[in-house]
Amino acid sequence: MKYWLMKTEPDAFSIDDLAAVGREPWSGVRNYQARNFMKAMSVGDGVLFYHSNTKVPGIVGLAEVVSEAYPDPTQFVKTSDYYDPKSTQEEPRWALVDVGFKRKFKRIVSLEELKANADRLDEFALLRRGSRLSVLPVTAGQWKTILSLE
DNA sequence: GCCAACGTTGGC
DNA sequence: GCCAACGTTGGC
Repeated sequence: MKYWLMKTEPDAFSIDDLAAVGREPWSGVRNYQARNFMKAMSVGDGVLFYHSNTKVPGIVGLAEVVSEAYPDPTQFVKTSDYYDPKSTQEEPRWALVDVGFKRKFKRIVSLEELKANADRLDEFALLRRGSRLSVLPVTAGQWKTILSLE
């Protein structure tokens, strides 16, 4: 079992939205590194659910990977914000996985708090300077440490 | 293949 | 709303 962190802007799609729908295709990722991480995911992998671009950014709950990677259908939709004219059905460029709700944290584990515990989270990709990746790997040790902060 | 221009991300 | 950091685009 592997672990990941996935970012979302709560104004667009929050942990409460995920709780409401139960499961969601993680469409719209248009970064090759993030896409490659999703392709490396397996059903059952753990996901730290992160709220970005909000008053208190941080990890707000747990989700899980509930599908293998498959082509992101929005890349073919001309009217979609995520349409990619260079992508074809035969050779899709973008992939996604379905993400399932696990649980919402009783309280947010804020970015500030994560930074304060950086020494226990060595080389955490989220804390790397200028990190903008929306999907990134988490080690078993980092996962454990973060759960202990909840 | 270089790199300037531009667009996006995301904390603050 | 600002802006640093970074990715992508496209002219050459």
